[in-house]
Amino acid sequence: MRNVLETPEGLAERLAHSGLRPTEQRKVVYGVLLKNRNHPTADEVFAHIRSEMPSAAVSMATVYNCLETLVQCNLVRQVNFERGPTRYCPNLRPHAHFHDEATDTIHDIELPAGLLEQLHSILPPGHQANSVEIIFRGKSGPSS
Amino acid sequence: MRNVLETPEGLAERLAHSGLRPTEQRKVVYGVLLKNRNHPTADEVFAHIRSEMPSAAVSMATVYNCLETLVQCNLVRQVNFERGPTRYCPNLRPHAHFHDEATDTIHDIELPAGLLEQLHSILPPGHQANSVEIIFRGKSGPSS
DNA sequence: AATTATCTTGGAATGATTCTAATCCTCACT
DNA sequence: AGTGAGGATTAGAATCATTCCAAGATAATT
Repeated sequence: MRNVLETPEGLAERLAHSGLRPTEQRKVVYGVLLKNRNHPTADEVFAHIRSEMPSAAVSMATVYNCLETLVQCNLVRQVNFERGPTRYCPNLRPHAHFHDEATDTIHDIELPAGLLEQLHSILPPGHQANSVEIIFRGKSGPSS
Repeated sequence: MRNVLETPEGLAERLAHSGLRPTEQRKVVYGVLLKNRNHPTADEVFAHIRSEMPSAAVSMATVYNCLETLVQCNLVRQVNFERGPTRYCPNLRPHAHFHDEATDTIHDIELPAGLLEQLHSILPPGHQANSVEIIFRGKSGPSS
């Protein structure tokens, strides 16, 4: 079941909520992320727009700006692996990431109920975490 | 109980094992990491050497080279937060990191027995992870 | 001592991202 | 329709961490 926010429609509403405009560029960038769920980099989003919808004129600077805006509006999360380029992910539900080193691809791992709570519980007294990030590294078989 | 490798003595042995020399610079850099367990960046290691041991002539390029070498020899781990500069950590035992956003400091969180195994067990079939990284973000109280 | 391999180094190059300052839209109000 | 204000987009410069490079220093081996 996909979150209601993860739709092109949610975008305008969410932007308006921050006093921002649902411009063509923002729609295009968000659309690419929704359709293309392999955690693309800014570069990849840019290339994707260039090749698949050459009519849409979007500059690199704008791709960065739009992605930043989407992150601010909590429509998109950014994920970093090592010092590689930042990747963008429209899956807002808590999840872990699996980085397949063989193919250099990333995909989401759903978390069983209670896992996050359990993780928080390992923190020593006085620690107040507002987010946890879990990254697996390895190889995922052909069955994936 | 500190791992036997986490000593200046372990360095020469471990380097020799890879056919590398225990140079002055490598000893200095490793020494800084051992004494300075707050996950310093390359820049911070460099500054530390400059101020605390001005006699040791070590260039920035060499700091990077030495850190890289130590990582290759499994004497040191590198840790990244967002896209900030890479940080270095001589704690080789599995542990999580807590990033205190108020003070922008990082510290290690020990993992209870079995947690890593449990985390691996949430992976869908066909996934073979060879490492897991856990990063908490938040603030740690004064008691820390 | 000569040869060879390893190390260190300053500075140039790289790559992702951010900044800047100019231009472009869009909308409300005349 | 015309104007003005603020938001949005853009090309290109600037930044920052890191890597690369080519040269010189150091140490080990012959």
